[in-house]
Amino acid sequence: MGYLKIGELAQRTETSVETLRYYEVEGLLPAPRRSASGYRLYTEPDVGRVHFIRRARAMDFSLKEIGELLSLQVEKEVATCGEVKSFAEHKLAAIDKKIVELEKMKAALKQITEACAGGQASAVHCTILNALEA
Amino acid sequence: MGYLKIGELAQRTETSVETLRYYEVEGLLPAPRRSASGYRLYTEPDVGRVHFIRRARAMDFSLKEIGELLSLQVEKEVATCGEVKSFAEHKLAAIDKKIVELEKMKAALKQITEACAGGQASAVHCTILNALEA
DNA sequence: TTAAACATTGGAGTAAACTATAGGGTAACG
DNA sequence: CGTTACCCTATAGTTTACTCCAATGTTTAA
Repeated sequence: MGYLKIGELAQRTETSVETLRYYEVEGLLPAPRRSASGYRLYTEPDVGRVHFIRRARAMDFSLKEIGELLSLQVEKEVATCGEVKSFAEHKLAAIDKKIVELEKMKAALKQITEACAGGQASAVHCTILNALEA
Repeated sequence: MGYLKIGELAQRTETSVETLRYYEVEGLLPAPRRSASGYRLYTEPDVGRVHFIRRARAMDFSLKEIGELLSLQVEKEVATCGEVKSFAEHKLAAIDKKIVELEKMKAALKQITEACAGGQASAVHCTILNALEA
C-alpha cells in the first residue's frame, strides 16, 4: 500500500503538517482518504499537487490564484477544452505580465548596482540612493 | 505658502491619507510641521520621500528594508557605498530567482495550452497536473 | 508494555501592510 | 451662516498565509 501519512507528505514536499491541513481547509488539497483511525492517507498524485502549490507559492501566486489554476483539473469533466484553454491563456498572460514587471525591477536595480563603485567611499555620492531618489 | 496638506500629498503620490499617516507611525516619514489647528504641513522634499517609498515598495522592498535604506540616506556620512551596493545586489539576486521560477511556471502552463486542442471537446486531457507530470 | 513519535480537532496567535470607523475639530464655498 | 469636504486621534478590523497550542487518540519500537 503506497499511502503516505501527513508527516510523510510533509517531508516529501518540504511543507509543514499544519500547512498541509490548512491547504485542505482552503480547498487546495482534496480531503484525502482516511485510515480506520482517522489518519489522512495520501497518494502519489497528492505529492505532485503539493509540489505544484509550493512552486506557485514561491512565485508569489496567492492561494486564491493557485486554487483557480488547480480548478482546471477539478472541473475537467465538465469543462470544455476551449474553456480550459482560454483560462490557461489568461493565466499565462498574467504570468508574462509579472515577468515583465520583475524584469523592469531587475533592470533598474542592475543599472544602479553597476553604476555604484562600492567599497569604502562615503555613501554621499552613492548612485544607488541617487537613482532611487530620481 | 508651499505647504501641502495630507490630502494633497496623497494625491501627488497616489497614496491614501491613511497610508501616509501609517508611514509616519512606522517611522518612514518624519513627523511634519503642523498648522495652528494641528493639520500636517508637508513640503516638496516630503513628496520625493513618499515617491521613494512607493517605488521601493513596487520593487518588493518591505517597509523595514525601506526604513534601512532611508536611514542610510540620512546617515550618508557614515554609510559606505559598499553597504548600499551589497544590499541592492542581494535584492537583485532575489528578483532573478523569482524570474526563473516564473519562467518555469510559464513553461508548465504553456504545455497545457498547447496540449489542449480547444473547442467543445471535454477537458479530460487538458490539465495542469498532466502537464506537470509530462 | 510502555514511552516516543505521530496523528486528530478546534481554536488562538502572528506578521505585514494596510484600511476603516468613531467621534470629534477645521476650512472653503455659496 | 450653513453645508460640505477635509483634517485630527485613537483604536479596531482586514487580508494572507501560515503557525502554534491544548487536549486527546494511535502507532511503533525497545
